Formats: sequence, C-alpha cells, structure tokens
Amino acid sequence: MPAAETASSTNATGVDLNRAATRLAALGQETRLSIYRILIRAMPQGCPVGDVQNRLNIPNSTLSFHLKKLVDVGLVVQERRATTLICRADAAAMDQTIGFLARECCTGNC
Amino acid sequence: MPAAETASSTNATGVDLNRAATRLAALGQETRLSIYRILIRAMPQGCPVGDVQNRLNIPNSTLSFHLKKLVDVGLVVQERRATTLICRADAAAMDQTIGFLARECCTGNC
DNA sequence: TCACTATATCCATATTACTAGAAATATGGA
DNA sequence: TCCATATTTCTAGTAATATGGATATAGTGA
Repeated sequence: MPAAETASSTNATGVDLNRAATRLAALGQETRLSIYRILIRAMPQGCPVGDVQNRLNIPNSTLSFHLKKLVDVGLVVQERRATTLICRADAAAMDQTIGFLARECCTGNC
Repeated sequence: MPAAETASSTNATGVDLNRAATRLAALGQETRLSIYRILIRAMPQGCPVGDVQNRLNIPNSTLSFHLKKLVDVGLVVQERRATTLICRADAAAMDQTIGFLARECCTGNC
C-alpha cells in the first residue's frame, strides 16, 4: 500500500512538491507577480532594484520584502554591479515549476 | 507616461494579473497542490471528493476548505453524480495561467 | 418519512503574511 | 574619511490563512 500523498511526505516527490508549492506561493501575490513579470520582460539583461521600484511605486522596504521571497525560492537571481543590484528571472526555475504541474498528466485514476 | 504597474490597476492587464495571482496562490499550498495533482492525473474522468480524501488522509473539513479554494479560482470544476461530487481539473484555466507567466517574455527593458 | 452516505459549513485557535516608516548597511566617488 | 546613493533589516500593527472537531446539509434508496 503506497504512502498517502500528504504534503509532508519526505520522498523525492514530496521535496519537489514542496519546492513547487513554495514557488507558486511566491508568485501568487500581486506585487510579487508584478515584479516577476517585469523581470521576465527584462530578460536576459535583468533590471536594477531601483528601476523595479520606480515602475511599481511601492516603498523600498515593501519591494525588498517581496524581492527577497522571490530570491529565496530561486525564481530570481541577483548580481551586484557597483551600487546597484541587478535582478534577473531564472527561467530554468520557472520551467521546472511548470513542468511539475504538467508532468504525469492523466496517468492515474480514482 | 504609462501608469505604474501596481497590483491594483484596473485595466485589462490588472484583471489578468489578479486572476493569475489568485490561481497561483491557490496552487501555492502543499495540500492544495497535492489535490490538484491528483486531479490532473485523474483527467479526464475526474475523481470523487471522497477518493481524494482517502488518498491524502486529511479531515474532510480541511479538504473541503482547500477544494473550495481551487473551485473558487476556477482551477477545478465539480459535477454531482448522485451523492458523490466528481472533481475535475480545468486544463484551460491552467493554460491561461501559465500563458500569463510566459507571455511577453523579453519585450521590455530597464 | 427514515436512515445512510457524502460533503460542506461553523467555530475557535494558531500560524503566517503583508505593509511601511525608521534605522542600518553597503558601495563607490570626491 | 566623508558623502551620496542604493538597498536591506528592524519593528510593529493589521490582516489573511490553515487546521480540525463538531455540526449541519444534501442526495438516495428503503
């Protein structure tokens, strides 16, 4: 009898599940989704934090809070260039997440 | 000068943004992502609520809470068949959401 | 109508997330 | 070193979300 597919299972699928959920949750917030879209559109050069802030018109502390989440889950990477931080969307991370959703479609039954 | 891309903008993109964020947030929770994956794998026949519960081993109130969210955002549709409710993942809704993420890649700069 | 199964709602509680002002840190130039 | 700019961390208030037991509702067949 296979183990129940609980959210807390610790096998490989559980790890994938956790990572996918964490990333989807990161994108599931309007401000962060807005940030992410700006970075997607700015690929592959990336975009400085300050420019993102100017586009969104939000306090820097709020932006930093959300940006950190995107970086923490691996959807965004940052690179210092002098005093500015360039942010870039990590396309591979997104592909991985989308892949997790689409993979194994229609393979089980109830 | 274009309007700032705030989360609360009310143009078409803002509506799309809100819907995408809401759906991604719905999937960004391990239990709900588990539910959704079960339904993806059970396509196109779908899966009764009770079977989902047996697979996940969670209280029915908790399952109902999460299932409702997935239905509310349009990712899952339900169809009554006698006393059981058949749940089905709505592939079009998912495509729409993924499309929102991927669309207009690399078209802007900072 | 009654009983049975399937599912949802109500409620209380615990946890986590969002926001933004203020202060702190980091980097490079004068 | 001192300054200016860029960005983060701290902090606290507020709001939203998750969980699960108890209870209610809906549908079906006897």
